[in-house]
Amino acid sequence: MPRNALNSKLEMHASEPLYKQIEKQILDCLAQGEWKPGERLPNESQLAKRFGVAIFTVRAGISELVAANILIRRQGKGTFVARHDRQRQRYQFTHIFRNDGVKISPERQLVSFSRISADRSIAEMLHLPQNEKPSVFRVECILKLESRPIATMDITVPARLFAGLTARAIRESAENLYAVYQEVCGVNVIRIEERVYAVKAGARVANTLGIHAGDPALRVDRIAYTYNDVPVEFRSRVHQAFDYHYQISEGGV
Amino acid sequence: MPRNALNSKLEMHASEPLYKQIEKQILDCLAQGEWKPGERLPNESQLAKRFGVAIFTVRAGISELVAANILIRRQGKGTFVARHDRQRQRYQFTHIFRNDGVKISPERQLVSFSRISADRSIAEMLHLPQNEKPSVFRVECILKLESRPIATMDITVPARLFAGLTARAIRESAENLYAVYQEVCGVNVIRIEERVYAVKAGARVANTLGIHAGDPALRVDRIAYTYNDVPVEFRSRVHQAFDYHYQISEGGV
DNA sequence: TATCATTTGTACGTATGTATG
DNA sequence: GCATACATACGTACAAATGAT
Repeated sequence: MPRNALNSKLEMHASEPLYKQIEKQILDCLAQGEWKPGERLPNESQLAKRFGVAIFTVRAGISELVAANILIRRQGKGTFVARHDRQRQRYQFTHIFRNDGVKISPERQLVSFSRISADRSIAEMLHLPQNEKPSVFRVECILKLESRPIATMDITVPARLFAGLTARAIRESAENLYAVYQEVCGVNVIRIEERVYAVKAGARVANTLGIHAGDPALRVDRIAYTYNDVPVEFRSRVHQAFDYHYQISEGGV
Repeated sequence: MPRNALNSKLEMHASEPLYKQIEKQILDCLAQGEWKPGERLPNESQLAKRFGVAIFTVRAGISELVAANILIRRQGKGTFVARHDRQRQRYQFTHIFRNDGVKISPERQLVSFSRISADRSIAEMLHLPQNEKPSVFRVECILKLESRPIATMDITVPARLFAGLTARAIRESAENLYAVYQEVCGVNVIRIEERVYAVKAGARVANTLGIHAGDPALRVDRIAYTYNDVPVEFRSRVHQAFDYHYQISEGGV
């Protein structure tokens, strides 16, 4: 019996190895919402049967998605779609630390929520059609730690993908915004690109952060992507730079 | 025949899985210099025989080290100890980009090289004994792009570990400094931690970089580690922040 | 408390594909 | 063409965690 009797998409001697094809198929299922965040996937032998391959091959494909924090395996329980809530801190993309080395989890205070037309640079970053003035949600926040403002955060998301996003939904959740995107809009952020600039604080930001205009500040611009490298969010944060810094670790076992 | 007849260190029913033990053993061999950067390891079946386990188990251990960029596998050739030279860009830890999005590879101009006593904060960062005024090498450089200075870089390394490091060795190599550390001193950097600060450029740095004192600048402090999380280098760079930024990507397939 | 079915984790053996020299 | 070495793939067995019985 041909191994892939049940699934015509698989190519046995394709340029790509089977397990990579399985990985892509699972990604497709995720992108199409067949398995939603927090849900359990069919077990490995079921998936193997469904895709017409050996368990080994399914495991290899899943392993890559686990390494990418898209799936989570739990022995004795199953394989799950990763969630963005604060408990499982896998999706805490933030790299801002207090200067004493402690990672911070600031609170979010919503300042404004509006629906506007994207300007050209935003439309370009979010891959929106540039001719028809695409509609976006604009979210302005202040990040606070112990009720002291430490950063401003301006967010832009395409309205088409974020149907159902409201000021109320943002205000009422204490979670990571990406958890809100998952819950409310079904949007899964799986990758970010971040650029960090040293800037002079402008008058408005300086006033908000309780520093002087012209003081150095860290501007952190981020584009967040969902499956298939589709950009879904642009956010720009400006951090008070006297007590906080940006920190990463790279390499190692 | 007991599987681990040839190696008494392995524990069959230890808390740690076999492949993790193999990984540690390989790391030990690397730390002790049995296999040097660029060299080929024994092939998988030889390693399996040596450690008294199946090939599968050796592969699992090696895979973790490959993921950490410590080993490199090349089909048909073998498994090699990763090198830090510029060709294989795996060990380009730098995250500085030009504002148009192009990653930069600046040239290094040596300004001074000296042997001094570490002050307390350096001794602490590099885990040096604090009572006996440990000796360190101090390296001051300017990073240039198309012969225009874009950053200053001050480096401190413990003299004990970096025997053989000279101004000449640094000046004569066009490679990454970490390649020099490997070649000249046998020190392998496998992990870094980096902190990014927004600061005002001081007079001296501003003068070097061709900007004004007080202009915003990116200070990037890094501690580099070798095997077993031993810190081996502290470096502090100050980057001109008008044309350059710090950039990372995280997550994704 | 103890047992049992389910599910992933680890480990082994084997076969074949593919890149390299 | 050939030997070597890693890459992929399959089948199997048992361990360990989990949750329900």
